[in-house]
This record gives sequence, C-alpha cells and structure tokens, in this order.
Amino acid sequence: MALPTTGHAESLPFLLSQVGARSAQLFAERIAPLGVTPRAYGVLSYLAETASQTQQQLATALGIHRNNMVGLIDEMEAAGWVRRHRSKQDRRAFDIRLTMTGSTLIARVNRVLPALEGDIAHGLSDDDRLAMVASLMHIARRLDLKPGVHPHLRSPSR
Amino acid sequence: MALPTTGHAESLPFLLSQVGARSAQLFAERIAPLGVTPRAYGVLSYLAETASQTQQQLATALGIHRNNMVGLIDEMEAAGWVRRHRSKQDRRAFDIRLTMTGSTLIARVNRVLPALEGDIAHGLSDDDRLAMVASLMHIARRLDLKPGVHPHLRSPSR
DNA sequence: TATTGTTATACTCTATAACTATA
DNA sequence: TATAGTTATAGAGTATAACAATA
Repeated sequence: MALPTTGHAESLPFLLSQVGARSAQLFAERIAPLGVTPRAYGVLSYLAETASQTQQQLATALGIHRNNMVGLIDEMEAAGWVRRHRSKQDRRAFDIRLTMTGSTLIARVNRVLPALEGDIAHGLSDDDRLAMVASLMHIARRLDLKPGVHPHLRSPSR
Repeated sequence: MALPTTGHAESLPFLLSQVGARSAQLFAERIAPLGVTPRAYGVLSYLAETASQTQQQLATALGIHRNNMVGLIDEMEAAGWVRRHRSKQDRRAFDIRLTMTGSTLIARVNRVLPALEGDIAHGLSDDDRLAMVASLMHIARRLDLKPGVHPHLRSPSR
C-alpha cells in the first residue's frame, strides 16, 4: 500500500494533537514527584491568578463538574494546599483560599517548566522556539482558549 | 494576588498541551458525522500505510492493548471498514485487511483535514504556518513519536 | 423556587487474569 | 511452554440524580 503521504501525519491538526498529548504526558510525569496532578495544578494556578473563588466558580471556570470538585478540593485540603472558608456573603458557599504551602508548591512546579521546555525544544533555534510560542498563543486565542486554562482538566492526568 | 505572569500560561509545554487538546477535540467533532472515532481512524490509517497486520501487530504498533483491540476490530468489521482473514502462516492469528469501504472512509476523513487546518491556522501567515509544522515535526521526532501514530489512542476520543 | 455543596447510583472505560486454539 | 485471540471480572473515573442548607 504505502501511499505517497497524502494523509494526516504532516497535517497541522494532527501534529498539534500528537505533540500536545506527549507534552501533557511529560508534564504530568515531571510534577508527579511533587505529589501533584495536572488537574490539581490547574486549580492551584487558577487560584493564584484570581482572588479566592468558591467551588462553584472554580468548577465553572475550569470546566470541572462541581460534583467532582468536591473530592478534588478534599484532596487538596488534605495536602494542605488550600483551605475552605465559609463565605461571609453566602453561607452556602466556601471560599477556597491558597495556603502558603500551596503557593510554594506552585512555585516549585513552575520551576520545572523551563527544563521541560528545554528538553522539548532541544535542537530548535531561539527564533524558531519564540516563533512557535507566538503562533501557539495566536491559535489559542483563535480557538477561544482561556490563557492558562487547560481544556481537559475534567479528566485526570493520563 | 494576580502575579505578573511568571507561570505556565505562556510556556511551550503548556501551550502545546492546551492547543493540542483542543485540536484533538475539534478533529473528533469533525469526523464524528462520518461515523468514525479518532481511535478507529488511527487503526485505519495505519493499515493504509502498512501491509495487512494481525491484531497483535496493530496493538503493539498503536499502543492499544490486544484485549481492547478485539472490540475495536469487531466494530470496524461491523461497519464494513476491515475484514478478518485467518493467517496462512499462523492459524492462531487474523490478518486485518482494509476493505474498499475502509479506504474510501480514510479518503473522506483526510479531506476534512485541510478545512480544519485552515480554521486552526486562520490569521497566521503561510510562512508562520509552515515554520510551525516544521518545528512540530522536529519536536515529534525528538520526543520519539512515530509519524502518524497518536500516543493517546489507548483511550477513546473525548 | 433556585443555588451551593454533598452524596449515592449507574454507566463507561480500562487493566488483570484466565481460557481456547494453535505454535 | 509460549503466543493470538477472546472473554470475564474488577477497578477507576464520569455523569446523573437526588439531598440538606441557605438564598
């Protein structure tokens, strides 16, 4: 058979999906020793960039169902990264607030990113790497992706 | 809080993962009307580029467990895309062969890719788009990804 | 009456182990 | 004894629906 490559292997959508999946995999592996999953990191980093949020607000913003947010916050609270505070304005809701431990963890996770970026982009010129980041940010905007919010947080790492 | 963006949102690993996940999502949506999942397409396109393969060979090459390959081939055979033929050399194994219907389906899927690529890369110059494809192929090689083989075929679309 | 957090239930998908028929 | 395909079972994860407390 062996057709002259009219297929998907060199198409932009496939390459993005293929390389992106492996990149997510590597990220999960690199942060696993810190005891954190990509999903938990998604919540932590979102909390760091916004004010304290209720579970419902986090669920809506990150695309995780509020039912699943319960157990996730349970784990993160048990790990000491966040704490639940009864909201003063709405006594049904919890304000989820980062702890000092949680902030420290975010910083530690962010410190592994340059190494991972170096490994992934190894052999690429600085110009090519910067051009790629710029193009990716352009595409992310075009695809209505919120900066820093991963569309697959609803399901665990993999 | 609102830190001055020392985080992951503009890092290459995160952007690749974020944009890649959405790209995979869009691909799945575009081919769903054709009745095919990304996983089934992965098997079909691999069959088109190699000779006929046994289920075990497909499982090894695509990273799908042979137990799960059974049901997948069942569905694809029911859809008329492939057929099982007892191997002459090894009567335990099945040679999985593409049918005409299967080949036609591959061609139809491949025809939606240019439109998807256009939508994703809209607003990007031809030079930027081509540079991105070249960089992605470089990274794919570097990350030991086999051309045309998606690392997440083991789990269904999403 | 609607909403926040929570729990319970069913459903889907995956991973492990076993079985059969061939090798 | 090992391997290809198959089946069964259990486990993990998700979605749906319901509940109590509060709005």
